[in-house]
Amino acid sequence: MSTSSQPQFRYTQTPSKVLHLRNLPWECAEEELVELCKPFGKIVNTKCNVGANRNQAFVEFADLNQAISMVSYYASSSEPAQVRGKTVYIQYSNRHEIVNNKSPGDTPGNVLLVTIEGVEANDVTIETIHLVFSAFGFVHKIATFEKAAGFQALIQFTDAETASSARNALDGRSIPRYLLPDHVTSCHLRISYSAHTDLNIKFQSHRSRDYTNPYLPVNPTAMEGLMQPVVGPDGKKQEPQSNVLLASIENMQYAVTVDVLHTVFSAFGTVQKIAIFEKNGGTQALIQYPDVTTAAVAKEALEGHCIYDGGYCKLHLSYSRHTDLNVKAYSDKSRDYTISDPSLLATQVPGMPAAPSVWQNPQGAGAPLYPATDYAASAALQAQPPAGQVPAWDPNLQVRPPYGSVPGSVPSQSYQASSVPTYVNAATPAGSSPLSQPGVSTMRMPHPGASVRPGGAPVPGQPPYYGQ
DNA sequence: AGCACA
Repeated sequence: MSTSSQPQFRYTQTPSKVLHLRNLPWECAEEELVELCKPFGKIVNTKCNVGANRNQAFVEFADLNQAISMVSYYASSSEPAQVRGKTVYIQYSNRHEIVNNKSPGDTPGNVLLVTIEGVEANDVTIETIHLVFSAFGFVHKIATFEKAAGFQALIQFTDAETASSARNALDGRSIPRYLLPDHVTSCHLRISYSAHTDLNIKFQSHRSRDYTNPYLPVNPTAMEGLMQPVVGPDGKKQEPQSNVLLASIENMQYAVTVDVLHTVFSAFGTVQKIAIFEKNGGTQALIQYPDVTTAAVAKEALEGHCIYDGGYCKLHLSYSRHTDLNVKAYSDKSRDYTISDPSLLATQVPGMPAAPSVWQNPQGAGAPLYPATDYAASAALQAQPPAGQVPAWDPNLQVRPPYGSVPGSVPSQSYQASSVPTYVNAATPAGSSPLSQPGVSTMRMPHPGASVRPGGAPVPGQPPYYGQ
């Protein structure tokens, strides 16, 4: 209760923290009200576009004295309060607080609910949505679904500010025509805020995407649109998933060794076992991971890519029917990284956990705020994607070489230290360096032999460098 | 130009 109840001119209105403003310009924005009022105090709430003409508004100050100061100022000012050059009349409201009648969709949050009007669900891909909304900041997650309202998407940003900027810019606008199929005539976005703060994306699919979690499988067919049969986790026509991948190696101009495969596939998780064999005149390999999820990530990331630059040793991956390979522990065609031969383990680095996975969760603090498309180029170790195809993997899928941190690399080191055979040497014959272009800044696997010393032994503790 | 609506 303030005693400074100076009755205003003409009317004896009870002062209120809430001011009533009228004669506002058409569709006066909250920002304009704030601009006008904030010199007098802290604004805690507003209500715009009130009245039949939508030209009135309410502004609530944090403190009664702030409202009083504003009314007093303009009561005696020679310059009237103005918005866009229009005189605004200000009085105390007859209420003492603004009731928040904002619908939930108007309550800012970091997740937007986007209704895409005038389209079928298949007309707008997640990539298109991602592209459009990424202009405003890092899009963490997208979930799309069809409701009575039409095709909708939940889009998760880092914070409400980013979401707000996207909403302000895109609400009522249309997705650019060139991003849409020809038959789409109009495509307006209706954007409100979702009450969600963190979407729970179960898998990467043509319907949903989590750009922060590289351990959800990416479905490249969804990336390419509708050309290929959809194989989503929801409507899978795919072969059953497995923790074991079957790799067919096409155009195998150079030896693909157990070690090369181990290096390539270890980027996605612990490789337990590898077996290489010939079938139908071609070379195939089985790669065993501890779990299906890891295998799925590796499969989706590596499918169609080449181990070596120039289209050599192109990988085609499918799920094996096997779940646990029975392979010789050490041979030039197989490897079992799970064996724990004490004589070998003795040479291991003490304290090396059985399955360290620190590198497996880089998406937290390390996630870039604004992932560039080019990021993919440095994100994965494999060859470039097929011509004309947008890199399909998650921008955050920053694969790291398993420099000593991947358990699978330990056996090979200890193996070498224990003076066992020259499997590296045998597998990567010296001189087989078709791609020996030292200066070339390729991100691909180095040619075979680049990772081994002339003598054939790998540099101890230093796995092949294949870019990062 | 004179008081909203969940």
